[in-house]
Amino acid sequence: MKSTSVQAASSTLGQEFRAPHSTGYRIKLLSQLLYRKFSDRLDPFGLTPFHWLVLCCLWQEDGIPTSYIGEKLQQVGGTLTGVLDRMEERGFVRRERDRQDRRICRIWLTDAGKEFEHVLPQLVADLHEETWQGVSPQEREQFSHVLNQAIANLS
Amino acid sequence: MKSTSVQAASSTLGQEFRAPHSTGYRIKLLSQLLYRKFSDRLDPFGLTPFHWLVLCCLWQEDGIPTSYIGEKLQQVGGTLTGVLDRMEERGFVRRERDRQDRRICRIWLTDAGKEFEHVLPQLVADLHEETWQGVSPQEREQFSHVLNQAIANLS
DNA sequence: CGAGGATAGTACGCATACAAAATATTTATT
DNA sequence: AATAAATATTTTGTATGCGTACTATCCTCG
Repeated sequence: MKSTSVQAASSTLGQEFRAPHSTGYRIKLLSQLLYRKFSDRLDPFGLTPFHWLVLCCLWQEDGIPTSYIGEKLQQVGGTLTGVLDRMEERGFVRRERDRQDRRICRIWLTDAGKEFEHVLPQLVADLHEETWQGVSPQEREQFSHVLNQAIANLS
Repeated sequence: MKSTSVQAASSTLGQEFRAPHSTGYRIKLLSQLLYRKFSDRLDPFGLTPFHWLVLCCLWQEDGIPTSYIGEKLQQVGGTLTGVLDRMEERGFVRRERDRQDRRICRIWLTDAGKEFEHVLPQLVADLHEETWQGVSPQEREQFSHVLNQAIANLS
């Protein structure tokens, strides 16, 4: 009896954890869908979703080191190098070595980078509302809370 | 008065939508954290998180066309080509052109690919529990529901 | 002050991701 | 049946994303 039930369980173990119904897969999918939509809307500006994240950091505080951006966004250093390369090429930011500690690269917004703050927030707010339409404020709050718990569990 | 309040609003517009506090960013972050943890655990098997998704499709139904996998997982064709290339190189799947319609490439599990079904589900279940610890069944259900709503909104 | 360790950033290799173009094959149309 | 339209996959180019190794610089301790 025990053995039968174990065998039956083994053949179907974790069906609810398998793609495309698993929570993990659906989080990845939502992340991808957001990326696609956001990319489309940023494309006319020569920006990517990652650029938006970097700009958010710099609007809050300009001239911060690369490592501080990586810390804030929980992104690996190697990834940031490439992203900042392209942002610099396109004239959105400027790199400057710190005088005191020449290991540090400080990132500064250019005028073009500052200008985006007048345009992008509305665009992001629109996408946000599109994403969460039909979800009540209480549900959004609850969702946000669980999201934080999961992030804390894995960090 | 009106103009003052509009100006004040404009300078802080969408603060709650900005990284690293925005819901969108935190979804991307959770997706990344899951990817990192899952990668670590799959590495000893020579697998990636994407390989797990493909295997789930094939365990459910073997010998399906590439396009069908892409449809199930909502993944772009170009991405699948590379993923299947590497899975084939490592001997987890086999490609075979359909006899009736030679445009179609059917993907078949090898014995090695089938064997993983005895190992991976437990590993995934463990990661799942680690991720959602401290979240009640009701909260998980609610979260899952909102997740589906957002995916539907963007699909 | 000089060797060793720590830190910030970059370089490299591999694996997604996606859009657009190219290729091969089948189906529909005339 | 010849041509056009549609479909399945691959190819190409750009952009993440991560781990490891490397370089430059700073700090520490003897």
